[in-house]
Amino acid sequence: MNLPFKALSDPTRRKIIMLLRKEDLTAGEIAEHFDMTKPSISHHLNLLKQAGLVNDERKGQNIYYSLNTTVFQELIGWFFDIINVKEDGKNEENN
Amino acid sequence: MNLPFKALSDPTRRKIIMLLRKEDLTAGEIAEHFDMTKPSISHHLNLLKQAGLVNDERKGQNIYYSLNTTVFQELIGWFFDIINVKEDGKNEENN
DNA sequence: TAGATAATTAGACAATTATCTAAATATCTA
DNA sequence: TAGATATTTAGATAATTGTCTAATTATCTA
Repeated sequence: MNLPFKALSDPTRRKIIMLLRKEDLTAGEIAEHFDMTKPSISHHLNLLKQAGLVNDERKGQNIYYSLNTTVFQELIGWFFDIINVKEDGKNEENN
Repeated sequence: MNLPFKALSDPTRRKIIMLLRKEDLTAGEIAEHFDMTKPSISHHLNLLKQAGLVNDERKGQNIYYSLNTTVFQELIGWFFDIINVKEDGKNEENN
């Protein structure tokens, strides 16, 4: 759970996640929303991917990014564990 | 929401949160669980406090730390926003 | 009030991170 | 195959962060 938390600690990366809520986007489309170079955005996308928060898929010249909700659900489980609200069939795991 | 995410990005601070899940603890009791100096733990506790994740209360010579679940619930809301919008399936025509 | 205990604050330093420019890779199309 | 477009990779640098030691603050008690 370290990489997801690290990935979420940056405002740019959280904004990228918000952009991907509604629709999958290419790296270029994502970069258009920021006052930052494309290599910087690419770096953030890579960290999000390593954390398992997004998937990428090449389609011709474009690489489409999409949310991978699996890790988000694990994170929600972590938070529920903190506030002692029990989820159905979820095991406890730290860290 | 920036400070809470920043605070949660460090493993030591997440472990502190886990310790406080079961009972309130003094700064010294928390420090005993780590191979790290007390000033370092104090620093982490300060960041957790600034993020609103913990409260502190002095009782004599001790300062007791406890979880403040309010911000945790806000964080859960943030995650649900992501999952819900995503799974309302606006863009199932992927690829 | 002096000494002991609990905890924080201050300041320094090394490691990590975010950002940039330049170069490289992958793909499409004429 | 050449040139254009989309994106990543490499390398450098400045800012941020985590940790330490030393000093300070707050409290208790004899």
